[in-house]
Amino acid sequence: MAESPLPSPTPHPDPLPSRERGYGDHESSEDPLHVLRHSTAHLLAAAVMELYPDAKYGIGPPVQDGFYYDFAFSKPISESDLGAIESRMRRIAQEDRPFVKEVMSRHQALDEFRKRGQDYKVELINDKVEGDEVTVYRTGDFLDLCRGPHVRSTKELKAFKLLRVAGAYWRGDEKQPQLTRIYGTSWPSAKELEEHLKFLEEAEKRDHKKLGKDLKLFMVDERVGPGLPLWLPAGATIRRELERFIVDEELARGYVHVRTPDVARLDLYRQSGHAKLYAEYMYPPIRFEDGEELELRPVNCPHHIVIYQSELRSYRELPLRIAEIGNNWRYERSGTLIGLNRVRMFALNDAHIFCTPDQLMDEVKSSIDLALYFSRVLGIDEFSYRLSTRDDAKEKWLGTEEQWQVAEAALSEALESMGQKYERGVGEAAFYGPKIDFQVRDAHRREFTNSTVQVDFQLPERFDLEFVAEDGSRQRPVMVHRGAAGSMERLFSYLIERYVGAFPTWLHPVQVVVIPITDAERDYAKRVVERLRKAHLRVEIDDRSERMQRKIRDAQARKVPYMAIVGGREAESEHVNVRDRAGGQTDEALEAFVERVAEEVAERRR
RNA sequence: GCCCACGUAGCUCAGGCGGUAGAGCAUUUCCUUGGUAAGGAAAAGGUCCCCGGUUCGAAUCCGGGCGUGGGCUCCA
Repeated sequence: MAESPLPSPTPHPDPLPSRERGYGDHESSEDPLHVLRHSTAHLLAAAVMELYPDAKYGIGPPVQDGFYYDFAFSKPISESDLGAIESRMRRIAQEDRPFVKEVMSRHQALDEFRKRGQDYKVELINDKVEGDEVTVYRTGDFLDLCRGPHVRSTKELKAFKLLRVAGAYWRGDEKQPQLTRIYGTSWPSAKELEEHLKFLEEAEKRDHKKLGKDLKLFMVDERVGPGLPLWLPAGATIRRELERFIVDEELARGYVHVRTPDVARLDLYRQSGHAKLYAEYMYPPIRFEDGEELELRPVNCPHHIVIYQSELRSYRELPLRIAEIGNNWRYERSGTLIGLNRVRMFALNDAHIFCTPDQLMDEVKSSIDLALYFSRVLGIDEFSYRLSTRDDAKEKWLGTEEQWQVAEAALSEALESMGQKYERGVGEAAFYGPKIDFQVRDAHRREFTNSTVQVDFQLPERFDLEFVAEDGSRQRPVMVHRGAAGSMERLFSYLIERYVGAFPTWLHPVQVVVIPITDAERDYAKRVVERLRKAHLRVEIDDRSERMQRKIRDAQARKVPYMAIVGGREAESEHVNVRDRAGGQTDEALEAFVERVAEEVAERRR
């Protein structure tokens, strides 16, 4: 298979630590924007402490586009309280209070924070601060454990806004008390603040949930259930095109495609390890009176393994690439569901490559190459790589240290040899092995994994996989799990936002709307429709008794790529007057138009 | 699952400090046949998310659910 030239992904603008960190973990950044936002967080805490003297404060770092601060309030607060807090912040900002750095002894600092009843700060000093010196910052009466740096004075904080409140567990731990997090945004100037608020508004309009409803792409209904979207005809059309494209490309690259059931006996997942290590996401098994236990599959791998084992495999057959767009059922916690990005059943563009250890590197590389090819054709031009590795929690992972190292080396080497840059995600691995994740962002700049490539030595062992080697001996294959285009749901969600509903012609649910100007052109319009259909294009006729302007407006709202407008002149000359969704207008012979659109579709131009 | 907000017609949203609701768009019918982003008229459309409580009376107040959105934890 051809290794196409690899484009480097465009890095995300201003990448920030993806995970919130406690004092001591988070970098004390010199970045002026971070300093500004961090200082605004202190300002927020100062205002909160004036208004709610018995509140306890946790941590307050800068984050993407802004900052937050966590508090424990004696009485819960809500978004309606933010106005008052913000006014108090402005007042303090006006007062021109300096940010004063002080270094205290450990003992002195503990004493200070104890005196103020700030238990969380005391805990942080005890757990996180090493040595005997503790750096604190004072802003008027407000005292915070902090490395800084900060702006000189509160007066430099001019363009900020509190956005929302949310619950957040202390130190990111579900077992710890939940604090009230206040999010805000802060910028050097009012103009930038304005622009950012504008961006948030725009993001709202691009949101796939909104467009999905407006363009009738998909829906959710509580009678069906949360996290279980229904693909409407328009959305299903796009999905069908995507699936055809994906499957055809995989077949061309030496994959075989299979179809396997959405359920299997629970024992299969006992053997794979999912029943134990993945239990929290699995639906309760369906139990029958005769003792049968069927499980909705959370992953496809065991089914594909069964197919692998349906014959004695020779080294000559390897690599064997078994692919399927298979449904995966995962009972995600209700609070985590997000539109199409996080659902309870999704269809994964999945494949399992069974190969010899020698073939591993090539298979990893070609998996990456395939993901890049899909990205290029589909227009996924903003993503970053994450090499997801295990952490030290022994009970979470299968296999030996050494196997993990080999697998990880294969992945990082593959990336490096392809000249790709990546970040590390410690603790983000699958339980059976490390993976390369392709991270994309949604309209609100939230990061999601779409494509993924994983190396696995565990499942081959658990299922005792083998192949017959050249010398006749039985050997163990390695597995590569890969989702090249990711899940259909996430992919779709990404594409909706990427194109703001104006999908490339090959994907668009309706490629051409034929608009007769008066009833006199109806017959000709119908012939135009037939001609376009014959070229396998998706066509509609708009012969409502409405004015042409109205029909154009409606087609435009649906972001239909082409409007073929036919009046007397066109009917006379076998022409169509074509208006595209960008507003361009041309007059052309019907045949020329058919040919040109068919070609655009065939080439999957965007 | 936890925190905050929200849930009124198919959609977007008004209204309502307790006396059973309204607009625009969409839908249906009629009129209109108009050359590049909304022609006109009429009609129809609502257990005001659900269940309980308070009350002479609840869409409105209270309690409990469910769902959606944004966070947290977690992840394709």
